[in-house]
Amino acid sequence: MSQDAHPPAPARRRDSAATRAAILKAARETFTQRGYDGAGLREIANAAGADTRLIGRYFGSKEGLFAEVVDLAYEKSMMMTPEHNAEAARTLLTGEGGAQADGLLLTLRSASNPRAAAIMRDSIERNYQRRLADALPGTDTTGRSAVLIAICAGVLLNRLLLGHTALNGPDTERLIPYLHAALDAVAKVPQSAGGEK
Amino acid sequence: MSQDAHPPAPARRRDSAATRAAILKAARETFTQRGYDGAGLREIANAAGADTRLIGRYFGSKEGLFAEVVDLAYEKSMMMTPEHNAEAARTLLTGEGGAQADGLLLTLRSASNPRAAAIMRDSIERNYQRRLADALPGTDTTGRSAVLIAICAGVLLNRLLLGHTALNGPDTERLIPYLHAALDAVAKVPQSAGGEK
DNA sequence: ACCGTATGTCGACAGCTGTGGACATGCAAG
DNA sequence: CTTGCATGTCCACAGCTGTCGACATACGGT
Repeated sequence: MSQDAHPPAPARRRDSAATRAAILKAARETFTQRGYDGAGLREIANAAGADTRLIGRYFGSKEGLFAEVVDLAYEKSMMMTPEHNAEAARTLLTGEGGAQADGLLLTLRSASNPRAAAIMRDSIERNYQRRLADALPGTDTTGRSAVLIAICAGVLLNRLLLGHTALNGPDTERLIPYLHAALDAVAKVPQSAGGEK
Repeated sequence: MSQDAHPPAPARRRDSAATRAAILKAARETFTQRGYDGAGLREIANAAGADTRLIGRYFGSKEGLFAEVVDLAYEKSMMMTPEHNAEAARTLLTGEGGAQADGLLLTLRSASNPRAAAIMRDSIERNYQRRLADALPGTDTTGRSAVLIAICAGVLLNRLLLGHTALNGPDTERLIPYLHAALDAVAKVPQSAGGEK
């Protein structure tokens, strides 16, 4: 790492930390938009105003860069606890996919690559899912949080990636109660242990 | 293996219909396994025992071949009506992803490509979703079927593509009731119109 | 038996990919 | 100033991709 002196910090024209951050930001945007395979290192470097070779220098490889991006993208993600499910359902069906959905969007577009999938699985289980499981009531919060994440990912996939017509019309709001109920069915503690009619 | 014409049937060594079918089968398997971008035409042709150039001859382009594969893959897909949701939840969480899930699997691995996504959206809305919407009770079956498809796609994504640990253990069966309830929440007609208890 | 044509085969093209080596440059320390 | 190293830049490599033109062959109708 760079040994930036604590007191002075004289705005150097050659700032490795700044270029590293610029690359990371550009990589996050490009990966989220094009997916792991679809994003080229030259495209990322160009968007960051940096040289392609610097990516290899600072992040080792494309996978290394991707891993850092994934961890970053899942820092702030939507919660699907009973008290947040109304908002989550609305965001999933009508939201533009801001920072709360960036992680899932990145995952959807990169899931086809096995290496990228392994990286994302690790990050999700280590960060996002753990956070969600801790906020969930009841038992088996780990498994239920996985199902909740899956549902959200599926909705985003159909709406934003596939552009499903039924999920992109101006009256998509009418589906919010259904999705809300589906999320609650997993997030809330079961009312009756066995089953229902 | 060669299809005979009605009267004579001279087992021709050069059978365009047979090679076309072989290419289509190999393409379906390869696309389902590697996704649209990940599957190469040379790989498909090699798996079919045919020459790469024949793909261009019979299907025009990679997109043309993919379109036929997608229509084929969505011919037989799982249903998520109230009476089938128990089986659907079990298949989604523990099944190996047979013919019932081939379409969704193909979609998940190819969704990152915008052109492929458009082809799949068209096929889904025209075949799968229409069939599911017709089988659903209640109102707004189109929108609800879209949500159901999204949920299933999300579960398959997390379990098979990402290899989510919580969805791949030997005791994944314990999550079936939760997923079943989530599917029912969308597939069944709402018990109370406005709200819930 | 012959020939037209459908069928299959070979090679080539331009374009892209991730990665690496070799070189130029600016900044800071002595 | 000079010197050393971190930082940035350029070019090249091998490998892959989808598409296409030109050629060889075998089959079906005559």
